[in-house]
Amino acid sequence: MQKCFITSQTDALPSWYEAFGDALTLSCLPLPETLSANVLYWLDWHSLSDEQAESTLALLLAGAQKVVVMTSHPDAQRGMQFFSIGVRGYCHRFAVASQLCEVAKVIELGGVWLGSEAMQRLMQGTLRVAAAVDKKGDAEVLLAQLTPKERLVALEVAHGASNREISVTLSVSERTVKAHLSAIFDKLAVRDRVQLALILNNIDLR
Amino acid sequence: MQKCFITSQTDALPSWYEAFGDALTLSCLPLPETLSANVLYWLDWHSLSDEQAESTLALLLAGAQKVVVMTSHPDAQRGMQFFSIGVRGYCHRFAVASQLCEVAKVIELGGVWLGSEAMQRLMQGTLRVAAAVDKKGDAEVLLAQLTPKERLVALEVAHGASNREISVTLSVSERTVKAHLSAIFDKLAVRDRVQLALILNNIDLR
DNA sequence: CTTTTTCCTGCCCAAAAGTACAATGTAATC
DNA sequence: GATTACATTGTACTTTTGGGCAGGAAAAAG
Repeated sequence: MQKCFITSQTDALPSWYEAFGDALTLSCLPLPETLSANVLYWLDWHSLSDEQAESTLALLLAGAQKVVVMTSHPDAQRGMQFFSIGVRGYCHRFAVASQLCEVAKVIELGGVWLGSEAMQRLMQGTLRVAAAVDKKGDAEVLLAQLTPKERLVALEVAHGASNREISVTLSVSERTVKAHLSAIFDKLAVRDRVQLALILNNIDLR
Repeated sequence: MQKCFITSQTDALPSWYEAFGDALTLSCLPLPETLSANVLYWLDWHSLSDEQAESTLALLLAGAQKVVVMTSHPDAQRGMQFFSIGVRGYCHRFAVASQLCEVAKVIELGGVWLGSEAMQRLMQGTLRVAAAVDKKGDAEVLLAQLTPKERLVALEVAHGASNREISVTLSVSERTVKAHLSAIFDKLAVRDRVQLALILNNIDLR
């Protein structure tokens, strides 16, 4: 698979040339009209303006090209965005030649290159998602302690509804809403509707 | 790098043998005491009981071995858990030989194998995280519209504090807290402290 | 068929929350 | 020095909230 290095600096990245010295460099944007297939593009992000870099990347991905984004300051969050739009690899501008070769091989084999740091952060994100799901379970537990009508009232409060609004949507008197709320406060051991709304949304109280 | 296939079925996975026919198979658990380094273990998850599989995996990872988990029904969520504990690859039991070879190569090169499906799901999770972060950003934007003292008051409310409590923690009169709150309600276009607490915690109102 | 739970509502009251109008002081900006 | 933004507090008022006491009705459980 051919390699193509996209940068605005002519003297950039010796390690890249060490890895793929025989490959071509595109230092003049915009890209040529016709993109050849089976080429792995390496985009030297910070050598370009953000607008240039973004439009170039969009063009490449629109052409179903394989792209590795190289940046001076790899940022896991940014990296994840890149992967989500189809970028195959995200690595440091100054990665050593041997590592660049490995990245290329992995991608040629149909894989995706994740640096160890990116992978770690990705995992942290995943774990955060899992934790969020777990906490959602906590809210279910809370709601399970309530009677059906109490649950309805609680859910309304959890979205910021006032007693009057709840009484309208549930077609009961405001006094009834208050009665349900008092029961809810007791059962869930909270002081007022604010705390109720927060715990139902898995937010810790102070 | 040597391959080692861990399964309880003797006749399992012809494609695996096609890919790594010369490699060894462990069909009798538990694992031998001494784990040789530089071996890539392929764990045939569903051929074992969950307990067996889990303890075997834990043993391998404790020995800092490289492990690929193979399963009949790849599940992105489960896969993420595997990666988070150090598994290098997660793929389908019936993947074709050529793909298995690719997985092996990627891992040998220090990468991690993510199937396309797993990658997609991972991205969805990431996007959810990103969305959460963005929303957190929204909260930051909201807070940015406030003066320093208003911010303090708002944050207290966001954790369920009452006016009296806030007046104590901030060492101001209750009247001042109310004044700040009125200003906050105006600026952030909410009706009362409940809605304020919710939007500051990135929860949609009804 | 009782008993219990849940649900509904009224009147009243107290506390909390929220608002209007007014005033003072301080710091920064112009 | 004047203006502006911010912070502070007061009095007084209205609204909302939370709850005590009391009384029903309906449904589920025993």
